[in-house]
Amino acid sequence: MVHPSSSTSDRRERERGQRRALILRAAERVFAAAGFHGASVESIAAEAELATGTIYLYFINKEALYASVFEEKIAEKVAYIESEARATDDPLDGLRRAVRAQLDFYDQHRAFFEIFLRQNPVTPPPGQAAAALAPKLYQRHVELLRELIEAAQRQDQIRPLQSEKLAPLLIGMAVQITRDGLGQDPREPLADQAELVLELFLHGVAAK
Amino acid sequence: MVHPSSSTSDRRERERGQRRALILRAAERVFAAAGFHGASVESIAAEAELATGTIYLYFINKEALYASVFEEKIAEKVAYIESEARATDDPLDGLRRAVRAQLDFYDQHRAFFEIFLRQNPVTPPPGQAAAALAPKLYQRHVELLRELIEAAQRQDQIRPLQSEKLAPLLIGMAVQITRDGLGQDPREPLADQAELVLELFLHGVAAK
Amino acid sequence: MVHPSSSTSDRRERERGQRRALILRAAERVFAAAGFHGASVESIAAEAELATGTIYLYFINKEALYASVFEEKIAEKVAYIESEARATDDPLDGLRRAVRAQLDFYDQHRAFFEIFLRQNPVTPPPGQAAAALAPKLYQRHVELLRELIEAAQRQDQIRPLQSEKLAPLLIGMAVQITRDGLGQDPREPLADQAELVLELFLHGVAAK
Amino acid sequence: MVHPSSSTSDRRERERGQRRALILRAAERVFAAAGFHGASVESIAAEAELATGTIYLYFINKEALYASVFEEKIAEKVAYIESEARATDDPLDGLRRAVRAQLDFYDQHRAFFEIFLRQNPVTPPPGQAAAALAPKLYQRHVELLRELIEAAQRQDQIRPLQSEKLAPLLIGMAVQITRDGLGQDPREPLADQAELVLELFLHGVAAK
DNA sequence: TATGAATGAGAGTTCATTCAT
DNA sequence: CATGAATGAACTCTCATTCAT
Repeated sequence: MVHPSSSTSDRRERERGQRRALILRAAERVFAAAGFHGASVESIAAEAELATGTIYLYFINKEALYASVFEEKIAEKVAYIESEARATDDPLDGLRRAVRAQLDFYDQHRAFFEIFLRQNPVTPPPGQAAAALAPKLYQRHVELLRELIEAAQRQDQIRPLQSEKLAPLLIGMAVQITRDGLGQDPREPLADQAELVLELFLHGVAAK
Repeated sequence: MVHPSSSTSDRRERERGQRRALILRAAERVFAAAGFHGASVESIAAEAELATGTIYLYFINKEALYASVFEEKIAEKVAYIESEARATDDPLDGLRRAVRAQLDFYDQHRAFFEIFLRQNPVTPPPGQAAAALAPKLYQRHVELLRELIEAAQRQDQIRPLQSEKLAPLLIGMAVQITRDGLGQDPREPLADQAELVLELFLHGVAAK
Repeated sequence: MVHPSSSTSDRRERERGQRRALILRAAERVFAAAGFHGASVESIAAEAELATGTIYLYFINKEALYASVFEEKIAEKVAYIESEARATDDPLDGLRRAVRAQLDFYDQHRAFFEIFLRQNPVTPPPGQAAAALAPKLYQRHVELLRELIEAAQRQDQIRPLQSEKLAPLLIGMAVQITRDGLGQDPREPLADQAELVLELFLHGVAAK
Repeated sequence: MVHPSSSTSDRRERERGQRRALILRAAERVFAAAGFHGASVESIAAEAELATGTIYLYFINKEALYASVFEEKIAEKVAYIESEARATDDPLDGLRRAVRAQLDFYDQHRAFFEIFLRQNPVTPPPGQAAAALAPKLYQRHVELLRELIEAAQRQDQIRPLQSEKLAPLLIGMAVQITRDGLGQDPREPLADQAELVLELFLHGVAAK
């Protein structure tokens, strides 16, 4: 106990973080069910079993809360993809795992992506605070794939095409698979289609 | 001129159609700038230089107007892609033209797709009237590509993979290109990337 | 044909009156079904198979139309009561017939009185044009009964109480019977209760 | 003081009740002056010196507020009549007091009855929530008079006529007195006419 | 005279945000 | 810090009335 006073503020800070997380989880559920405008701050507070005003102690306004929900989820997604892709040394296998992880994450967070794919990144004042972090995370996703592609290129496994153009195409295919699977119920695991995506990406569909 | 009496109602109908189109164009601009909830009916009316109430003579409510903006634009897009793709007998060339037309249409209607790519197909009461036609048009787009793919398969130009899986992947790549190009200003024509998309689609990126 | 030109305007005037009556009848139906505010001018025009604007060629505004519907109906009611009451020389019989006629008229125009008893004489700007004629007609009703009461008083059939106080009481009893019978379906003829009303009015309910 | 913790919620509840009553009184004034449709929620809020939205914290919508104004007033009326009538053991005196109380209550709440007698029980969506309690309260009024009449009948003070028919007639006479006195200004107390009503009710107007 | 499309003021209601407790 | 009642701006939609045809 060198700094007894700081241990108190540590606890304070920890509790604050927990409450913030509590609100984020509640908000995610409510936004997923009702969309940005359909979700009232009051209903989010109720879902979190807090008073309406309390939300504003943790987020300056509704839009910031929405943005935070988004960012945390997308950060989680990118982190998941990254960890999966880094689990191998083979760049092509890394790409395969990255695509599979992307589809898998969609599968695991289906309710959330029902909003994500409808409102990207946020409906209201476009180009506002909400859009701040999300593009950066997308960039990280792109960068990860680029690295893998370039590693494969260095090993002559992939042709010397512009990696910054290829990465989005790979992402776009996975996103479209998700979008198609969106309203469908019951559904097969999207991740199953990762192999097809990679096959196409690597070898194309043309007959030899 | 056989039925001069009908010429009056003909004119009426034509004028009604023109007015409707006028409102749709105004609504497109305002929705593109502000999104569904950010656009007030009053602002749309002002943009169309009409009174607020007039909007309701042509569309039962704001959501129906929004849906109409969407549907007309997407119908136009699919029709454009279809006409471009049908302009050749070679299925592979058809696919190339389809992708190029998709990107080109995005280029030509950039303001609109600022909404489209954010809200797909519609933000508000989810699963309402708005979502009615759009999925059908997407299906038509998919069907068109499937036909071309299957024609190429019959000519042994494309391997016997499931065409209903391949078509969305092709669309998804083009969409992602568009999404990436969204906020960027100034921009190069998206259509320029059609060749890369098709190269990837047909031959993949793997070194031989 | 001394004034051929006037015969033309006669026809004009007659046609104008017919159309006015057509509108009044349509308005009565619609007002009875929906009340003053629930009835739109457009719906009245539709009921009359006319264009909306045409209504305004015959009535300066909706309220005036409503007032006319009212006045005509109440004038008809008073005229009917008067004619029934005058059909006898015996003042007590006249009173009995007046009460019966009042109830009978309610019976015959049930739909109309569903509004009348709810909105008396008109909801909106109270004490406006609408209220103009109706009180005068009520006064005529009161006067009629007063005359009969006073005639009976002159014949020593009714005690020398203030006739201007008695007449409303008689009317009030009949109105209350109507109000009670309002929502009831099916219903016995209200007129059947005229005898009870008069028995009470003349002899009271006290045991002798 | 036994449960200090409950005293907080007690106060809350009390304050809520006071606020509700404040709104009801304001609404009564505004509705009385302008009728249901003429009164805007905004004007009622202004009269209560509250914000518009506050009204909706206490009443789900305008119609519910209107219905509450009605019901509370009529409940008060019937309670008043009942308490007055029960203050004596003599059934005939009870009837006299009931009639007097009815007229007296009209006198005391004149502004309110300007609406009541125009719109009975409620103008708007007819047969909605608004009409729920009022008829029941009217029934209680009728029942009270019936009891008194039947008590008098058992004492041979009133002839064996159907009490359920007589009670409305008594009420109807008092209502008509009120209606006549409605627009008149200045006015004598309506209650003064209670004696005449009862004299007529008991003994009729016929000369012996 | 008749039409009915257009007008635009106005109303009820919601809800993000604030702040006294 | 937490509360939740209060706020009031803003929105969608209606409809009485007008007027060019």
